[in-house]
This record gives sequence, structure tokens and C-alpha cells, in this order.
Amino acid sequence: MTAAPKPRQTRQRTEILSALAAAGDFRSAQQWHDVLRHESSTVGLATVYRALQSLAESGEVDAVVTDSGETLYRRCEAGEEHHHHLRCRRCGAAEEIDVPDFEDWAAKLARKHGYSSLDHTVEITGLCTVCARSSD
Amino acid sequence: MTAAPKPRQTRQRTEILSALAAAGDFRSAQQWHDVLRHESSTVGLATVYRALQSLAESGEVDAVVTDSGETLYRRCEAGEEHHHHLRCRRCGAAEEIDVPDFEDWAAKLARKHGYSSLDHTVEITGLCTVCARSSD
DNA sequence: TTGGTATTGATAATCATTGTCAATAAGCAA
DNA sequence: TTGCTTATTGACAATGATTATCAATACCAA
Repeated sequence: MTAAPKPRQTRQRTEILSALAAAGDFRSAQQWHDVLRHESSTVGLATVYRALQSLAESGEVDAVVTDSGETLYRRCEAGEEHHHHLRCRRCGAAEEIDVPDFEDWAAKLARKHGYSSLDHTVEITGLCTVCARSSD
Repeated sequence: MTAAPKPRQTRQRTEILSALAAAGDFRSAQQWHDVLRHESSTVGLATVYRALQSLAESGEVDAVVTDSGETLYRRCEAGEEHHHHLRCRRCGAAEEIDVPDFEDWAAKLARKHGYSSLDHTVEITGLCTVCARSSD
């Protein structure tokens, strides 16, 4: 197993974390990079990619992959349970939803099939009211 | 709405369909292209991409996006209900699973939030028994 | 403070996927 | 069947997100 090597606390990492904390929605690495640049930060794009990636692995941020293959990141409130989203595939708006009993159910099912180290993705997408109206 | 323009029945499209029918697992466009080439087909890679894409849109094949952003395609048995999978993230093995009441539940929830044109992804991943054993 | 080393950032490289466009071949009408 | 219109094809260039490279820099433990 990979014993978590504990990342150093750098200026860049701090800035990225506060950007994440300030805006609560899903954005791509490039978008977060833009945000930081507009706040006169000098973080490099590669650094943003690396930070978001490691934060996602350690569970400190949520990550979803869009249909086009882009990865979006969002802050994950501390102490919050693992959760799921209802997302607009047009504008990206996301609402947190609660999937009753899903966790338990998934664990049980996987065990039955002999699977371990579980993970899962539940993504419900659609068109939000605004986007649905403008798509006729 | 986009009125389905009905695709022509070409040699390439037929070959792709039979490859899909012959092997029932999830593979990327490039992998399907390899399969076809090994069967002495001359289909171009771009054509495979285009065919799989249109087949996925019309619901004739299942498509899933992996964590790395790759899109995998698999035949979708005619007459079969929309379904979900338990997939090994190491070797790619997939088993069809039944998610009780999920469809209904998702539709109801989305309606409550005003979302339309629903779609959803439920992917449960883990390590199958074989891969779990070899990963210590 | 200092040394060892993780991190950074500019940029090149990768890799899946899409666009381009002339050549080809469905499918329809006569 | 023949000819014609137009979707489809395929080789290859282009895109776009992400990753690798590597010298310079900055944590942080001693």
C-alpha cells in the first residue's frame, strides 16, 4: 500500500485550498487556475493539476469526470459524508442529493460478488430548468 | 429536437456492429479498432470513433467514461433494460447488476428539482477476487 | 541557519478524440 | 440497371486536457 507521504504546506497549495473554499461549485483544473490568476496569484497550471489530484486522492475534494472527459473538482466540506449530485449537463450546475441506503446496498452487493476496495460513482445528469428552456 | 437522421448501412458500420456483438465486454474505441484490424478489416480509426459515438447516442451501445477520461463501449443487448455494472478497476471485468428502484427514484428526484432529459451513471468499482489477491 | 528533498513552473510531450477534405459508395429515381 | 445526390470514409492534421521533464526554489527537521 502507499503510505500517505504527507504533502508540504506551500504557498501555492494554500492558495488553491482557499480558492476551493471560496467557491463551492465544480470547476476544472484550468478554471481553478484562471480563478487564481485573476486573484493575482502566480501558481502554475501544472501545480494546480497536481494539487487537485492529490487532494482528490486524499478525499479532501470531490472529483467528477464529465462526458467529454474533463475532470471537475469541488471542495468537500470537512466532516461531511460521501455524497452524490444531480448535475446539469449543459451549464454544470450541481445540487447535492441524498441517495438513500445506497452505500450500504453497494457494499453488500460487492461483497456478494467477492469484490473489495470499493468505490462508486452515482451521477444523475439532466437539463436544469434554465437550460431546458433555452434548448428548444 | 434532433430528428434522428437514420444512418446508412455501410460495410464498416456492419463490421463494427459484429465485433461488438462477438465480444461482450467494455473496450475503448481504439481497442475495438485493433480488434477489427486483427480480423483483417480496413476500417479507419476515425470511423470507429464516429460509429461508436452515434451508436451510443441512439442507445444501441452502452458507454462509460473511466477515471482517466477514456470512453469505453459495449454492446447493449436488444430488448434489455437499462442496467448497471460492478467493474474491477484493475482488470476491467464487469458484472451486470440490478439496482432496485433506482430508475424510478432518480426520475422522481430530478423532477422535484425541475430537471429534464435525464440520464444517469451508476458505476461501482472495486477489485475482483483475482486482482485483490495479486495486489498485496 | 542549514542541508536534504519535496515542490514549483515553464514548456515539451502524450494521448484520446475531433476536424478536414477529397475520394468513395449507399440508396433512390428513372 | 444506371446515374445522381449526398452521407460516409480514411489518412492525417489539429485540438485540448492532462502528464512528464528538469533546473530552480522553498519547506522544514535537525
